[in-house]
Amino acid sequence: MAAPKKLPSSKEAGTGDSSSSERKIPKAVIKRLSLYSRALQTLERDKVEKVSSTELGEMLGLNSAQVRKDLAYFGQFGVPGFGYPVGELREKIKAILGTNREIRVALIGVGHLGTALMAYGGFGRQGFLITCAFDVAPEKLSGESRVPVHSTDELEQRLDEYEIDLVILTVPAESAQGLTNRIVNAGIKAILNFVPMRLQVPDYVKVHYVDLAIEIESLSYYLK
Amino acid sequence: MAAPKKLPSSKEAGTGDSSSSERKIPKAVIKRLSLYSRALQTLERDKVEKVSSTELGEMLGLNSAQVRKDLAYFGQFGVPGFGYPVGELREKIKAILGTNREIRVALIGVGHLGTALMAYGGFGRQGFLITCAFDVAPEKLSGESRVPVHSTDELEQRLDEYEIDLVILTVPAESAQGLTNRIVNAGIKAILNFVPMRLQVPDYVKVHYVDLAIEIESLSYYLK
DNA sequence: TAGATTGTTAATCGATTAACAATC
DNA sequence: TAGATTGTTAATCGATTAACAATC
Repeated sequence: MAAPKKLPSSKEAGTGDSSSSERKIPKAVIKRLSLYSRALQTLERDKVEKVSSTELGEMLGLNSAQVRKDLAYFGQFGVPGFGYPVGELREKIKAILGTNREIRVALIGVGHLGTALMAYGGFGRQGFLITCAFDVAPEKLSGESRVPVHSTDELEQRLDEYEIDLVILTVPAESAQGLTNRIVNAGIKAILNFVPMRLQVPDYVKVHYVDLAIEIESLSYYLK
Repeated sequence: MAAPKKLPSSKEAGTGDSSSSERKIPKAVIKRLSLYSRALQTLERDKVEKVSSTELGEMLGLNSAQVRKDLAYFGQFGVPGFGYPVGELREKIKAILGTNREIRVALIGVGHLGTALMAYGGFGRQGFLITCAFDVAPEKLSGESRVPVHSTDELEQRLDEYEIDLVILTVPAESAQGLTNRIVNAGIKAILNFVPMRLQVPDYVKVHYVDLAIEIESLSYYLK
C-alpha cells in the first residue's frame, strides 16, 4: 500500500487560532442544517419571503427554540419581531454547509443499489454531481450508465482526474475495507457508506452510514 | 428509606408483562439491538460460542458499558466472568425485536430506488420478505420484477390479501401523504419512508425516515 | 481460590426545551 | 408605542461512560 499523501497541512499545530476559539457545533445541528436548507428551498419556490422559527419548526417537526439555537451557532440571521429572510438564510446555510458550489461525487460499486443511486434525482437537486463510477466489471455496465464507469484498477488516478470530493460506497462487504483504504490514501475525506459494516478510517475522514437492514429491523420492534 | 427492591429477575422468563411497570426503552437502544443481532450472526457463522461486552463493543464501535446496559434492559443474558452465549443471545434479541418470524413487506413505488430495494439482498437475509409491490403503472413493470406488482388502485385489498406487516415507501413526494393515509387506514403500523418529507400519521404508527439527500449534504460540511 | 466479566449505580456529557430580556 | 419574535441563558431531559460490588 502506498504512503498517504498530502494531509491537510498543520495550521492547527500549536497556533490554536480558529478552531479553539469557536464553539463546537454538535453533529445533530449539522444534520438539521440541511433540513432547514431544503425547507427554505420549498418556501422560496412558493415565493414566501420570511419565516419564523415557529413556522420552520412546524414544517420539520422541531421545537422553535431548537431552530433559533441551531441558527444562532453561526451568526445572527434573524430579525426580532420579524423572523428570518428566506432567500438570504438559505444562501447562508448553503455557504456554511459548503454546498453553495458543485460537489463532485464518485460512486463505487455499480450493483442494484449503486445504479439506483446514480439515477436518483435527489442528489443532483441539492448540487451533488455523480461524476463517475467504478466497478470490478466496468465493461458490462458502461453502456447502461449515463456516467462513465471505470475499472476499480484505475481508482486512484481517476479520483484525481475527476477531482472527486466525496465517495458513495455500494460494494460487497468483502471489498469495502480495501477500497476504503485506497480512496483515503487518494485523499478522499468524506464517504457515504451503504455497506453494512464499520469502516476503519483515520480521524480526519468522515463517514456517514446508511444501514438499510438496521432501519427495517428496528422498525419491526414497534409492530407489536 | 424502604426495603431493597432489586431482585434476581427469575420471573422475567415468563410472558411479557404490562407496559406500565416496565422501564421505557430508549429508541437508540432498539436501533443498537439490531446491530447486536447482526454482529452475533457473524460470530455464529464463525462458530464463536461466547462473546464479552468488550468484544461486542469493539466490533461495533461501542463502549462495553453501553453494550451491557442495553442488554440488561431486557433481562440477564450474560454470565459474570464468562460473557454472553452467542447463539442464545441472538435468539433472544430476535425475539425482542420480533424478527424471529418472517416479516411481510410491501413496497410502494417501483422506480429506480424501489427496484433496487426489491433486488437488495440485505432485507431477506434478516428475515424480511418483500411480498408484493405497487405502482401507478404496474403493467410496464410486472415483467421485470420477481414479485407481483399491483396497481395502487388495489392497495387496500392487496395489503390485506398478502397480510402485509410493514410498508416501504419510495414514491414521488406529491403522492406520499395520500398513499400514507390509505395504508394507515388499511391497518399498517410501520413505514420505512424514503420520501424526503414528513408524513402525518397517528401516534400509534411508527415511521422511520431514510433521507439520502440529507445524509450527503450534511457530509459535505466536513469536507473543509 | 484467583481471574474475569457481568449488572447496576453514580457521574458525566450532550442535546432539547422553557423562559424572557432585548430589539425590531 | 404595541406586538412580535429573536438570541441566549437556565432548566430539563436523555444518553453515554466510569466505577465497582456481585458472582460465575
